[in-house]
Amino acid sequence: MTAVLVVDDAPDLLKVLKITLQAHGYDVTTAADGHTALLAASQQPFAVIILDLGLPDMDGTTVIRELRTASRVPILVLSARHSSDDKVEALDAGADDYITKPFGPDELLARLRALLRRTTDPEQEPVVVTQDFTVDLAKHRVVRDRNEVRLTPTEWSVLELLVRNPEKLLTQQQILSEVWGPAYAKDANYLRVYMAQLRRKLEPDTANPRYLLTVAGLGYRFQP
Amino acid sequence: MTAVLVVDDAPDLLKVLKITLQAHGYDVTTAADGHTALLAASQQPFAVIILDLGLPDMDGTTVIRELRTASRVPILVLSARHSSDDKVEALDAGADDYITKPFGPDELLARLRALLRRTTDPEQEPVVVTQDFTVDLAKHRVVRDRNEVRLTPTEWSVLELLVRNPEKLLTQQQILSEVWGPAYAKDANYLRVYMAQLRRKLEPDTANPRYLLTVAGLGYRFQP
DNA sequence: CCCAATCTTGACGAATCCTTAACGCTCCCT
DNA sequence: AGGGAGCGTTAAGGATTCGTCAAGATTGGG
Repeated sequence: MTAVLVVDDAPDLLKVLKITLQAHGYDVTTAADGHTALLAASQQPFAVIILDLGLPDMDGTTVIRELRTASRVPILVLSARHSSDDKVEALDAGADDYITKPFGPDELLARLRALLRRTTDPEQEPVVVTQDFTVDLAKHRVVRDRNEVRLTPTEWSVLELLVRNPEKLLTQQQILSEVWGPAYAKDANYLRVYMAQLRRKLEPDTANPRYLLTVAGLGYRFQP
Repeated sequence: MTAVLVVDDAPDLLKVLKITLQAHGYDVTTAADGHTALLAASQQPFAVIILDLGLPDMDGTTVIRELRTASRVPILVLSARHSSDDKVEALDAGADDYITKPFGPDELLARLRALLRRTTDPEQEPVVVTQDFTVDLAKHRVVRDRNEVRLTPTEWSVLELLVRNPEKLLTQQQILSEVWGPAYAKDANYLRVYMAQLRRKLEPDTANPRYLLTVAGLGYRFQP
């Protein structure tokens, strides 16, 4: 769950923000002043910090600078002040976005999404691990016994398709049309050749496949 | 110099934006409609795109989506429409920031800086060291055997891209469109020439590359 | 205007990959 | 038992892609 720190000295607004964000699946921590906020931020990493500039104990810009000395966490500023100077000051201090009150919850949520989209690692590509080898989709890499396994482009395409659909049966037609194009959906000989290559490179016992399984008469299946 | 694409159908505003941005050191390209903008974006990589939503030929959201299909370039939206729905739509389509008219140049510039700060690489580990050479991203320098290696601008661009994505496979298309612009994504001959240059300057054994590896049929990879 | 550095382009062997065909195996049906 | 169908394996060509070189085009500075 995405951890968010909300900093605001107005109890009512803080409560509204907390409920709204929680309703949209965020894990919300709150703080009512600058020192509490800095303490919380130092103890736990947040995906984003929503910061109201009108705090009782510290200047908002100072809070931003303090946060920035320790981390690059995205900061979304809320403020009642519309002047250009205030915005420039906050943004140049290290804020990522600046919303002026009053604002609708939809806009806040949309800006939050935009900010998280930009800052969250695009490392969503999963790494599939088995007892004998590892497939890293993002890096296009297969490692076995600490050594990299060299795969040809077509071998990779077939493996990728299987690995992206673990435990799921893929018919020969599906694999062929996905890898070679819809026109090749008949000639299953390609596929047998490449399954053999992959097994030779990945399976500990080629004769008794453990991961790249044949489903007789239908197709193949990857078993993690 | 930072390349910026400004898209606006109002000639006056376009002119003002261009002059303002150029005065602050940006390299400005302009477009007056959606199709021109998409064409420009496909031929040259920009650090950021400033997009007015009120275009004559295309819906603004459509332009954003089209841009997003091809790249993750930061998009800053200008709009006369203040409604929450418009903002949400643009932001969720893939925009990174949304400014409503009228806006001051200071705010635009500050938001631009904030966006670029977030977007440009953090340079957390600007020095990449291998057993044979050192690449200092911040200083634009490569050192080998205590001597500086002279790289041409294009050689540097290619090396930088590879080094910033260690271990990750970069396809020829990715490298070509990053370094030469999206329009050159087909002619892989450039790349082969430059990989050869880099290997000659960096690899201890040019015939058996240890750092700049070829992944046949797909692309290249930097192995630290 | 010329020079030097850089980029582009084409060509060529070399390396790699894809396709194809052949053959052995198992399973199942006749 | 025989034979056919589907799958696994292997190896050899032919096609594609890669590395390399060098010459022409382009750019930028003096």
